[in-house]
Amino acid sequence: MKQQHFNQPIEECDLSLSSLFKHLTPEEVEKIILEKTQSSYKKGTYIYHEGNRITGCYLVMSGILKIFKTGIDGKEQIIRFAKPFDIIGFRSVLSGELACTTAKTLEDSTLCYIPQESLFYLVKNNGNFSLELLQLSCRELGEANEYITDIAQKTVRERLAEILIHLKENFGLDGDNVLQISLTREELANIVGTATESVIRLLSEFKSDNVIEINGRKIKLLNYKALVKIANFN
Amino acid sequence: MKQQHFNQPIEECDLSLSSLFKHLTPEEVEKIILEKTQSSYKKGTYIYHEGNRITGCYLVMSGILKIFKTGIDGKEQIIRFAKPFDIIGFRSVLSGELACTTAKTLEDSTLCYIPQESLFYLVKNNGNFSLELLQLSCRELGEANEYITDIAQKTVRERLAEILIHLKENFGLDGDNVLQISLTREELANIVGTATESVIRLLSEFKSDNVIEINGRKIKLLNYKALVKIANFN
DNA sequence: CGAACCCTTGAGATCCTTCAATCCATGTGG
DNA sequence: CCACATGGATTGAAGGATCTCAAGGGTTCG
Repeated sequence: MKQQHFNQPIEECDLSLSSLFKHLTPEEVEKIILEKTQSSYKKGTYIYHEGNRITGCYLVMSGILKIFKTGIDGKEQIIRFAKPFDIIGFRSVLSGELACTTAKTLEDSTLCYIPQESLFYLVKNNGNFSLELLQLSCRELGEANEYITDIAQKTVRERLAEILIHLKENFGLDGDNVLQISLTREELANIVGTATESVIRLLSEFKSDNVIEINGRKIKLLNYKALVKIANFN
Repeated sequence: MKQQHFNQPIEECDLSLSSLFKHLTPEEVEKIILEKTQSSYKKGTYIYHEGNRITGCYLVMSGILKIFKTGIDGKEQIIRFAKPFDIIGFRSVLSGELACTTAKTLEDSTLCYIPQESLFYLVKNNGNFSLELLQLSCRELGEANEYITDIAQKTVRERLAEILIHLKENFGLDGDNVLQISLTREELANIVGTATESVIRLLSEFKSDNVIEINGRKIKLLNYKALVKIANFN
């Protein structure tokens, strides 16, 4: 399992680290470097809000963000997370729609703002770039379809186990098998699509069954096989 | 409300009717016309299967298809429908992944097969086309996010009302306010993400409340306002 | 040392599913 | 033409998963 370190501040926004931007020509890189703006944000900062028009997208250089929609009674539904070298906000920019989600930092983060003009320029002039971006959005669409099916058909218990697996795959474990992302119970509930209390009860069950160990927000995976079994992949 | 007629067979595959293909240059149109293949399919035909590799995408010329994933115990989760001038299968082609859904005709349909080479050619060489396609997939992504939030947070009752509204918006009503798409109770359940019996019970409730009228698979909308209220848009 | 925030637990309510039985329309083979 | 099979629609009853509400405990931080 490869270790992942997200929190080192990155001095210069190195576009070649992003699988999306690494196909740019040197001239394009030059152009984008001039047009982008890199900024740091404290944990808990909103980057953009659902319903607002956004004027560009962001490349995550360090930190983690949650991307969510606000549903009934203000309850958040977390759609996905963004980690270094993920790009956020491009959906709304490209579709020309208002932001359909809100983005908020879960840790201190550094983002590289890319104005929409730059993005459109690349899409129109670099076939490889637009293909890459198209592939990215198509993959995200595939994941969204998966998510829909899971939420519609699986029990809360199964979904919670599945989310823990996803979190492991996306953010990794530290040397002690502890998930490298720290979420509140409420946030876990807002991914799974359930009540906070249900998450708490299910986590305790997993704990009694020796599948996980809990220490505050640290979740240690004790029995990955069991977790996979609970998740009931078909 | 504009009337929609889907069932007229179309003699020649006219690409200009599709918002996606209308931006092609005359040379590109010529090229695609040569490379595409138009075919008709009986109701109930599978166009492609989840898990298979597909070699091109399809432009719907006439008919309606359901696009679904197969979840737990083979239960279908309908992700969306496709109607004339919708394009299906492009997600898997572009992302290079296996099909993540199955496509099946709900009526006799005519489809225009466009091989992946043609699609890639257009994406790489026509910036407007790739932008248009990018916008399409971004819009679909937005809809998927919406769907996720709804399924995660709304009750079955609310979702069923919402689906009826969606069906009205996408397929229209006939002169007698009857939904222009005919679905089994099970299919309705597979959109909403619930049990068939629940759909039946809720439809009868809507009927007792004079919100709809039911005649077999014909669903007549009697009180649209009430339906919107039940759907509980926030 | 409050205040704010998060976590936990219990109890009751409720929504929804599951299972089982029946009905009905349609189609098919004898 | 009848008997039967098939697939969908319907209804009832029972059980279970999950939510809501309420209360209490712990931690952090100004």
